[in-house]
Amino acid sequence: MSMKESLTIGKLAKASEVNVETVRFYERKGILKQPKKLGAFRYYPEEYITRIRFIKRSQELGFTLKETKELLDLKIKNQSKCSDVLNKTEEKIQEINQKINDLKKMKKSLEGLASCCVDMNQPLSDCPILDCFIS
Amino acid sequence: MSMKESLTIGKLAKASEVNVETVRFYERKGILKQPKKLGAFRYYPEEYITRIRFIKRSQELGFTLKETKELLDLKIKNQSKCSDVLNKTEEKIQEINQKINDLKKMKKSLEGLASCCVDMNQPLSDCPILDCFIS
DNA sequence: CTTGACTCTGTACCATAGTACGGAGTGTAT
DNA sequence: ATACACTCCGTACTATGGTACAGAGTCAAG
Repeated sequence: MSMKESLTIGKLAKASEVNVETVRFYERKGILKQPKKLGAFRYYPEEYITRIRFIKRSQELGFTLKETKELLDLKIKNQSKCSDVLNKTEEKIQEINQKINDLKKMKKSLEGLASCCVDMNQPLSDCPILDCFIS
Repeated sequence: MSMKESLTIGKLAKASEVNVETVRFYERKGILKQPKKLGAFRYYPEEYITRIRFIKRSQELGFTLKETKELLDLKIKNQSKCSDVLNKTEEKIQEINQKINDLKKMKKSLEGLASCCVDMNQPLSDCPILDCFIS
């Protein structure tokens, strides 16, 4: 029962550069909807390749699968506005700014720690660096 | 059998501001070593409060529990050198720099996405933002 | 000496993002 | 028509950092 423009799960997975199990996992999570089945097997239209790429791209951009699902759900509800997606995007930019700031603070603290160390060959028992960790 | 300077697990947890289960979890993971038991109960010297604070502080600084364990293990082996800890600290600083760079890239991409959106009230079907996601 | 609070062990569970696998069924190429 | 690759479903397992709970045991105060 092969069809033009229809992919078995294995072909889809390969084309999308993910694991077969990952496709089924996304389906279970409601991130990809189950396609029509011919008999027992799933047959996917080619646009599913794009959808999986969307998911992967979204993850690279720092969205969780749950957030990605929200974006895809927005896309499906056609009463959604462009601004809904824009809002989520801007929320995510704020989150990223926050993460960058936290990391910069961590870095400063670690640099402070490093400067606690005055003599590299001191035995650790006399090295202040671990004590600096705590205070 | 109460002892001076000895804490039951509940007292230790409270003083360290963690959950009792968390103390036992750390013990199972080998991050805290099991203290002497008097009978069936664990009795902790007060320095365990400092150790748990060390673990928490280390997590705040972006170290995983596994890495924290490595730091504590260094501290225990007294042939370790101050420079061993310094090396780990500097490795971690490099990791943080990498993370910051990745986040900055993400942010740039997201800002690019946001600029795809020209008309806020366009229905999503005509909005280019989600398509921008993919390409 | 009893009661109530605490602790013991072991196991199961939470989220996140998948991966792995057993055993059965299916599809297709030769 | 049979072999081999693929797919099915359900479940268990990975890592990370814990949390929750059952049922038994223990400790200390009144």
